[in-house]
Amino acid sequence: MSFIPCDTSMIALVDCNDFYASCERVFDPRLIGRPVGVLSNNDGCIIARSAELKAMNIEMGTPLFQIQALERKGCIALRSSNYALYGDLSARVMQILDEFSPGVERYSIDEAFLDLAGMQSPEEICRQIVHKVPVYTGIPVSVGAAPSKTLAKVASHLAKKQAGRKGICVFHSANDPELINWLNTLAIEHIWGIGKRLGRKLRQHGIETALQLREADHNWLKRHFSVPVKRTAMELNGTNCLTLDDTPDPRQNIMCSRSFQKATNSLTDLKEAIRFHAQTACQKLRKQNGLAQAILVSVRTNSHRFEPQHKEARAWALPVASDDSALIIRYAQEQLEQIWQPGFRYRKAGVMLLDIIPWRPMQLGLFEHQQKEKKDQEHKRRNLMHTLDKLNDRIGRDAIGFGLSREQADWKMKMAYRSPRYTTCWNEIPVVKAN
DNA sequence: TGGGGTCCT
DNA sequence: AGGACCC
Repeated sequence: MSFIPCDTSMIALVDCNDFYASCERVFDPRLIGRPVGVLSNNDGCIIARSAELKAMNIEMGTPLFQIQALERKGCIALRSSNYALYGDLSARVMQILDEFSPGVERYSIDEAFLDLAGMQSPEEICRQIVHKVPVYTGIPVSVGAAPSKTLAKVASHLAKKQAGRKGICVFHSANDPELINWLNTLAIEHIWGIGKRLGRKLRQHGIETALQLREADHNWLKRHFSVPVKRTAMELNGTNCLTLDDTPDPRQNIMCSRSFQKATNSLTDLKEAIRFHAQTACQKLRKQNGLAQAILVSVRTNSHRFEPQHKEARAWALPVASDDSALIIRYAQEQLEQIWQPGFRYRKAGVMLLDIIPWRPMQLGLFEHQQKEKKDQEHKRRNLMHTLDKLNDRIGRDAIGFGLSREQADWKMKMAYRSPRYTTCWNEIPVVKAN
């Protein structure tokens, strides 16, 4: 039996630089070198910025109206968020990372943890990653590596922040003097896992920096705070106590919800929205080979307004575990009619699929002739769904589905600055012209 | 800023 | 179930 001592652990965090803005640049090179901002759903505010936009001191969360004049003058470029594009490019990046380690945890759309334990030269691997990913995908990345996830986060921060590092920062030991120096200046609430509230509470006890946290008594931390805070302190000490989750369990719930561009009371509008979300949720469900046993439909008004409020969500068990879009849409719409009330301006609607179990053939009834009929029916349904999913995968999501939504419905998102779905929609793939 | 998640209590 | 945290 081989024994690998803990202090040989080495975790790398690969982080895409300004991911959404970089994605927009991949297919629109005119944006290279320009300040680029990506907007939230409904074009509300800035949620991602290129380096040039950051340099203009345009902060995260800046409302669109404050920068619209700059956009019109051509000083900055804006894009509505295009998650089909970002998801696709993310998958390409992750695919390349898989070549560098057998243990890759897709932590978020633009970040992954890699297990580099036992590899000869983490620096060399990081260098190759930082070189290869942009060459193959057009997305620049930086890498931080250290003995624990929390320290890898710290390293990744430095990799980005300090220009001389060229996007790479490796700490072999938690006792690296440079690392200790940095931890000494790192404010407590900037540590991964310590948010605003915990930060405030820790400060009340005199703990203000990352270094102070890691030197605090761990049992005291566990008693006065929580197990996670204690674990964060251990991680800062270089003890790798957060596992690398490279094979996450399939979802037990799938939720799809969106706020509308304009509030609406129309039941027709809401039914359309619910149908749309139920359909998207079912696509995700089938992709993970699951069956839902219950659904939940929710609607709510805009709580930021001084007007009559109504917020309701109701769950309903399905008669049989199902992944059938038509059936689930029907149930979801029936439920919507139960909770919808006249006189409210609804701002958001959603569908959640609950109690998801792995797919299995339908349970059989008591009588044989019924069995055969039901089996045939189920078979046909599955074929239909399969065909739908394949077409939507190939032609572009929402290319084909149940029912039609009106192009300009209130419940739809506002996406005035949307870029083409370069990678997921045949009508919008880029055209290369050559003379 | 808002639509997803996770984990812990 | 709700809180806290994450991206």
